[in-house]
Amino acid sequence: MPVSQRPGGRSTRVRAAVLTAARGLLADGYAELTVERIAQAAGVNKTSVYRRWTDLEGVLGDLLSEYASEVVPIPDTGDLGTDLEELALLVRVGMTGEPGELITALATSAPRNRRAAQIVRGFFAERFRLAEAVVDHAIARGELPQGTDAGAAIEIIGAPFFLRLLVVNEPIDEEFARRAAAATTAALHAGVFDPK
Amino acid sequence: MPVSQRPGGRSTRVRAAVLTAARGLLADGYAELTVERIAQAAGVNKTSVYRRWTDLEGVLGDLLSEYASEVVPIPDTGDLGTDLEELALLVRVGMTGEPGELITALATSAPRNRRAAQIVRGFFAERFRLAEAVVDHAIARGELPQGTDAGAAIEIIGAPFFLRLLVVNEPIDEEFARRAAAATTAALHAGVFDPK
DNA sequence: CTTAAAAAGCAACACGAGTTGCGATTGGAG
DNA sequence: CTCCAATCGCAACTCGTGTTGCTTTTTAAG
Repeated sequence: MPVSQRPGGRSTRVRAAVLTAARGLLADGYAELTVERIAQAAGVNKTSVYRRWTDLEGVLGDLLSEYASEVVPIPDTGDLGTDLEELALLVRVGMTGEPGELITALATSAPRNRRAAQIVRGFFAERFRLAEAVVDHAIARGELPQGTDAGAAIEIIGAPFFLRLLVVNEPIDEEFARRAAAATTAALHAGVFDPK
Repeated sequence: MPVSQRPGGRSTRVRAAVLTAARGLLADGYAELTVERIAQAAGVNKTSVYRRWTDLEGVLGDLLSEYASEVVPIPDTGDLGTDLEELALLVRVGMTGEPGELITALATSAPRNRRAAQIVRGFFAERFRLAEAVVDHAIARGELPQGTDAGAAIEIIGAPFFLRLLVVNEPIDEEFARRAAAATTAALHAGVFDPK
């Protein structure tokens, strides 16, 4: 993936135009989202899009990787419950609005598109891995036993968001996020994720 | 939806042939699943499928409603933890293999297809509602306080399955199901779903 | 057994996604 | 400034999904 050397070059311009156009179209429902429409909105020929990105999913993947490069702050307040609550609230923000649409678009085309599946899995594998730090910190503080399954815990706290986003179409509000966090905290303290 | 009066009539035969063909194709990856293929496998003209079901999603909806009509036993052992664990194990079976493929297919076309969205939501709204009985029984036994949010609790126990099915592509084994149940039980006993 | 309505088959068509070949533009090296 | 390679635009084409008009078959009532 050769990133263009000159920021003002045509290639760079085309690339930026396509991505911002895609971003814009994604805002008003992605059922409308198609390669041809994006190209048109970007003032670019569809062949250029197909040649550079292969797929609609390729374009979406590039959009997602912009989010991936954003540094997400991992809460570290010194208390597991507080950390998980803040984490859940951050996840909420990251899955509402535009990024939510993007995730939905990619996740729903994942089963039909190998690359889309890789992109989504890779993205969340990384995010989940980072989030495990919250649990690891609690272990380091002695709040949780050594060998606690951080990955499993993070899976439990994250899952409800996907359910609401992809299946049930109900709003993901702060109360919902707090409840997911509280449930996970309770489970961790009850020893559900202790080493066996 | 006029259900044919004669079980051996042609309409009934066509309907059955299409549904079993769809079921068969669904087994070996639903990326291959298309109306034309189903019609061919059923020995039926594709127009018949389009006229009767409108959509591929319509066919899948009919398949799903067969599952919906199956009576699922709601565990009632007298202990919340045990009930939730058995519930989770039942959910596991219901989301692995063929029904899992079916749910995936419908859920991933939901954002692009209004009917698919309704079908999926309706199906799970009903399932979730039934599952709430487990929590309600615990309330009746005095194991949980009056006003405990059964719906929210069921959402938490169910969510991890969707995450694995639709996003992460890891196996949904019994240990996973038991952990989801244990986490929810712990959260319920810790008062996470108590009335505020 | 006759008959009219309903549903299925068949073939042709419309439509949009994605592909390909070729000429035109652009960007950077010499 | 010149030139080569990369990339883009353009237009034509393929291919599969879904639609439509019409004919044939089936079904159930009289």
